[in-house]
Amino acid sequence: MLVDLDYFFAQLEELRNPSLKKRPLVVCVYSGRTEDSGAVSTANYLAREFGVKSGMPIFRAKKKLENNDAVFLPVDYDFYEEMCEKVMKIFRKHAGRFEQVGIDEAYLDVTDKTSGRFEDARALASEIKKELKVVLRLTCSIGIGPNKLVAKIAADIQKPDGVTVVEPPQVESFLSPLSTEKLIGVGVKTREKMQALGIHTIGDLAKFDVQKLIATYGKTLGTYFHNASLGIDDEPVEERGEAESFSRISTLKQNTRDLNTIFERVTPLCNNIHDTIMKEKLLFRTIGIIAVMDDLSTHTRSKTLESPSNNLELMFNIVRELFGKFLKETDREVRRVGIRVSNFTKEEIGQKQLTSFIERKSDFSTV
DNA sequence: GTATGCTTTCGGC
DNA sequence: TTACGGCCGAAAGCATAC
Repeated sequence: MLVDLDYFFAQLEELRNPSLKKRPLVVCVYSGRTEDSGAVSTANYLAREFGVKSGMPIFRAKKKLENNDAVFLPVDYDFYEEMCEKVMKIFRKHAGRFEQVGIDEAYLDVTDKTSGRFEDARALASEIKKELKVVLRLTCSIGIGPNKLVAKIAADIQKPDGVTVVEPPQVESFLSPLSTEKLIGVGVKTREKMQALGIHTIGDLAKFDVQKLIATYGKTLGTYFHNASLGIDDEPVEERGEAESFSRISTLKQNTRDLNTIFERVTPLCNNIHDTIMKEKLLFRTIGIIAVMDDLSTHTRSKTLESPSNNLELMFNIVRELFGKFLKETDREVRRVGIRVSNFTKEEIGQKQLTSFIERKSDFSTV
């Protein structure tokens, strides 16, 4: 079962200010560059009727909603995260196994709880929706299927406040008319490439020769597409562990190629990410930069250290070095800058000895 | 040839 | 000048180790 909160951020804004329910509502990430620069995060269904979508530039959403009494609000992640925790607590207790995906979705393995009966799963879905409604005054949409892949696609069918059940005998007829884009891993680029091969629907994909698929997309992706088109998926519902990376990105007041200007902007990002890794007691081994250019193309560069570190000065030095090198490789101006750290180890007792052992070893090998 | 590590890009939310 | 966010995980593509 996949449970998906409806238009989550906008619904939460409606929750704390119910008068917004009657008006088109757009929750935005303002970049701070100009009055209205930034992108739409989520919009309520009234706003969507006017063609407002996630990811759209704010000015475009404003144009579409002109003279319609619309409300534009900035995102308030602290509030959303707080509510997310409450929501997930409710979902989790109804699941045998539980897997949160992002801030507004979760997979619930309810096979054991329902003895594998889909009608019991449907009843459980109603219960979950009811509890969410009564306790938190929120709605969600639920997809039920024999595996995560089918459940995820099913959840998308009836929105908002819907339940869609796809039982094994219906899987093929359910999937085959749908666009390949419904499959995770098929975005605009892959869809276009598939269309060139005459593949438009998931049914087309299912009929397509596996070997040709593998020749085009490689073994991993090719077999994945083939299986997915048939509704075959045996990915377990698994509790997500700790984050594997942290990144921070920010938009410059104006485009630039000046290293000092960039570094100034990136310094607070380093500080912020450093706070996070200290709080989590982590050591990073890989550190990278992100540059979004004036043409909105994204470039990244990274460096992996010999031994794990949590040193802020070291972060600054590497970030500066990477941006310096990167600027020499491009003629474009930079619009947004960011950093990313990954490859973590837990800072713990015993770690010190291991680190110094590695240092000794590398000292030895360089002699 | 297979496993593993590193860098970069892609795509979802 | 004035027309686009801020995250995250997964996978491709390449290099190297064994």
